[in-house]
Amino acid sequence: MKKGKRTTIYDIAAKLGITASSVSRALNNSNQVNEKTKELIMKTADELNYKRNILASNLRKGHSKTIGVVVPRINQNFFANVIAGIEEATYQKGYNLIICQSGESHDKEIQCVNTLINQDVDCIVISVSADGSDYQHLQNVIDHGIQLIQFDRVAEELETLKVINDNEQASYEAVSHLIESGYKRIALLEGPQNLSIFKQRKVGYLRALKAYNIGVIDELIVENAWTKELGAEGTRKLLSLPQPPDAIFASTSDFSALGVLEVANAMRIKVPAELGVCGYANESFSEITSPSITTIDQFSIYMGQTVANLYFQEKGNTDTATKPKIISIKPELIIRASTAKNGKS
Amino acid sequence: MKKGKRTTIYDIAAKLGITASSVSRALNNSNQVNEKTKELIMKTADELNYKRNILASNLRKGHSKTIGVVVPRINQNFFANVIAGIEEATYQKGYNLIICQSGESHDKEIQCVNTLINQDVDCIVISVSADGSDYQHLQNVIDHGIQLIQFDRVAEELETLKVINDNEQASYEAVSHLIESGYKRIALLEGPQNLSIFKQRKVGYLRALKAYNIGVIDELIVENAWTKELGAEGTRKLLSLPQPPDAIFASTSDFSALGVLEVANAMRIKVPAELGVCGYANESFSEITSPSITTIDQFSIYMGQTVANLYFQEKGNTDTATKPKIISIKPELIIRASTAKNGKS
DNA sequence: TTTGAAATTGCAATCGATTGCGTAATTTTT
DNA sequence: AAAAATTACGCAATCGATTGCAATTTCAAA
Repeated sequence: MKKGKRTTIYDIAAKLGITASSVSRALNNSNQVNEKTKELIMKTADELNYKRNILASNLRKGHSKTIGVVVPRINQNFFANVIAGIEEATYQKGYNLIICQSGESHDKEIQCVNTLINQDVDCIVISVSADGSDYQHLQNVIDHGIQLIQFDRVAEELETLKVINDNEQASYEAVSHLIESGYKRIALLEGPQNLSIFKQRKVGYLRALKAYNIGVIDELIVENAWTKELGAEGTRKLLSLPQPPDAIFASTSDFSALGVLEVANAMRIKVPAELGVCGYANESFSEITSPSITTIDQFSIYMGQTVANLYFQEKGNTDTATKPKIISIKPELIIRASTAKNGKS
Repeated sequence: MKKGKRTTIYDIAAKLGITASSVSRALNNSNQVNEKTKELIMKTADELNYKRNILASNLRKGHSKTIGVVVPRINQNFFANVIAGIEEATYQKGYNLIICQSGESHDKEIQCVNTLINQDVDCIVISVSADGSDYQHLQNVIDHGIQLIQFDRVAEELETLKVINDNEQASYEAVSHLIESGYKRIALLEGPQNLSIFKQRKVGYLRALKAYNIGVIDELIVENAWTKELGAEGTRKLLSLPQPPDAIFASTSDFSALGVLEVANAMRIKVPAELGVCGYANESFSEITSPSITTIDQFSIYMGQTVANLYFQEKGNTDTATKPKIISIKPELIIRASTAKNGKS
């Protein structure tokens, strides 16, 4: 077999003087075929370098053993980790992954989802992009009878399986930690509020302030500061205030926290003595900055595995109640140097 | 359409009292069908929320419009970037990506490749794992008439399309830079020599020493130091030598260089004054360590795009000569603080 | 009005594997 | 050894879309 057509079950059947049915059954290890014949078939299949045509198989079977994944960016630590986790768990079960990136564009996200529907994937796993709050395309997935699992950035109003982080609680703990470390005027760098994860983090921030009887100061809350650059910009404004904050919670990401660090450094403001900094996501770099950044670990790989397992688990379920299951993973506060106001950590 | 079957071209045909042939043609925008009918078909297709079944289509057409990618780890910056680049370029052309990770295991790599062959992918893009030097599985890909493109970590003996970095030259320039910066005893942390990329980097190192008339000192060359931990371990040994090096080229990765930095720090050896450090790969963290790390940028996203474009370009080619094309991308030395011996950068 | 070419549409086979149903072959049971 | 029960295998339809070829319709030129 060089350039020629690939071998099919018919080729094997012809060579052995039997039917394709038997070959198919043998290849699927059906017990409806004689052991001897089965062995013979296996052997010739091997000789002919036969490889099953999955397209045909899936078409007939009505499923694709393929899971589609849509994320804003593949090359972002958190998402890459989640995908790695999903891949690991699904590969063992013989499933394949089709990966798409929306690039934070709602339009491309819609395109991706439609492509995946076309591909006849058995399940679509998605973390929605930041712009857009119309989720017709996701409803469409459900209407097509395709399992939909949202993770991290989810459209809350949609009743689907979800795997999320307890953002509010994590945020609450982070801010509590800042307060208990002795910081008094704590600023918040927040992300786009149409994403629930950012909304929840803000709620956690507010809840912590309340719990410690600290008033909310509007000018310490900076909107839309979710990249390193925007974080830096927000920090410059904050630190130029008549009464600047003595801590900044970059609730959007460690990148944003990195921006904070750079600005503080440029302004010769000492972290953590004069300014406490807390990030989010435990990016690999956060432990090697100086000072290292206190942050929140989201167990991203585990999250991916959880998504995969959730799918397999629900797959077995006979449509009993179709209760939208939500799995919440508790993130962990990682305390490092950037919040050690009094030298203690 | 709720739980029911998905709509097919037959449903559309039935509703319109025509044949599936016409529907198919209309959907493929063939000029063999009347404009009016075409419009009508399009409209009803839309109304019925029709989505083409790609499996059936591909089965018939004999290709899958799918590209398989095998990398050691998805969640490693370099690979995530390459994949992002491939995705970007292929998505536009309506191709899908199936991603697998070998986890640096030769066995799993073989499995992955076979799965992809089964999946009937049109092309397999691979960066081989570190262990194993048997490439029968790759030959198998070729024998199945599937386009094979290797990138970065390639099996040189296999005549396939390749997209690589000019590792030797980059390495040569890095070491030259160290020498010109005033460092005299330059150590090398090298990676598994069965991977050509690491071999080439070593050659570049040796060539630079020779060019500047510096003798090779065997004890300054540390084998298999390609993780942060192994890099640190190697560094400890190097720095405990009677005559320790005054610079270390961590040719394997920035992670390894990070290990160097940490050990130097722990031993209170000043970088870059007493020890120059150069990494490889321009990981995002390399610019925010202190000091920031001189490293080599591999243009990973661009590399991915190049792989994709190479595929599309070759696809058109009628089997003229089947010359194995090799595209070499020139990496760029990024000079930062960790090699500024005399304060100059 | 007739004729011929061009434009549309239908028919039926095909891509490769799977599977329900029926029949033939084999084994087991009396 | 005959009847009953398995077991093994073949037949043919099916999954949904595509496409070469044939048939029909349309339209303009003669």
